[in-house]
Amino acid sequence: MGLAKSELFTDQQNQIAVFGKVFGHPARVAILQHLFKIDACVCGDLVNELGLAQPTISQHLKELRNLGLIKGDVDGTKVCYCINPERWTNMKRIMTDFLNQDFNSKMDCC
Amino acid sequence: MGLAKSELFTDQQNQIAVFGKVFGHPARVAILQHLFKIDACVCGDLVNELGLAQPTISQHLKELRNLGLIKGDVDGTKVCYCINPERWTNMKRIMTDFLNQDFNSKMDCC
DNA sequence: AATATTAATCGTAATATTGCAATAAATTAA
DNA sequence: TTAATTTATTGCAATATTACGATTAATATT
Repeated sequence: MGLAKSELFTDQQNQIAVFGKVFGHPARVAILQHLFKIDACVCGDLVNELGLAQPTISQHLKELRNLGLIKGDVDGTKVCYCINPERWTNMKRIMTDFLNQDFNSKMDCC
Repeated sequence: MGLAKSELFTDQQNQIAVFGKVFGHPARVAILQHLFKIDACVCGDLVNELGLAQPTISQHLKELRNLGLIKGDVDGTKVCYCINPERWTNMKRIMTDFLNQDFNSKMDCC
């Protein structure tokens, strides 16, 4: 029905899914990579970086901000965005734990 | 329009988004964790593990298989699923490169 | 105050995703 | 062959996501 039955799963599983979802659009990946690349706050020029309209970028930024992965501070008529290091580290630990699960040779049984 | 404009982004960004998307549902996360946990192929009993209907699980398995993260081999009337180690390692490198981007103190400028 | 600049929000259309009942397909067992 | 078992597919309804034009809100500039 278009709605994930999140009550069936653990908090950890739901958390991983929420992070997965936010990385599940290339525009949000590009925004995050850009923030890392300039290694500072970007004030304003995010719309020119990507080929999407201003309301679309604004919406993607909102999702990243809702998850806490970026911070946005008002600076006059502009808003300065940057990575939230604490939250990024926190997210990275959760995702890395999931990605680093180990398998052994028995996996090849079929 | 519900359709991501993937032509605007790099192959790497689109690849990350595709992996993000597949991890963006807790059922798929749970399936993968179960396959790691039992550390072998699971033949049949995936539907009983999760609280979702058989066609729903089948659909999630198909998406994981389409991305190559799991393998499914027919064994009589059952199908045995397991992690595809090569593809998992490949995916892990791509995602880890993305997650391990580094930030410095300037990030806190705002 | 009037205008310009910038970002957020609203409204809407197009498409995607999720979930499952019903059914089909494939193999096994009797 | 017939029935049972298991998984995949189809079709559909409900909801979510993506994108953007139009508008609003907020500050800055003149």
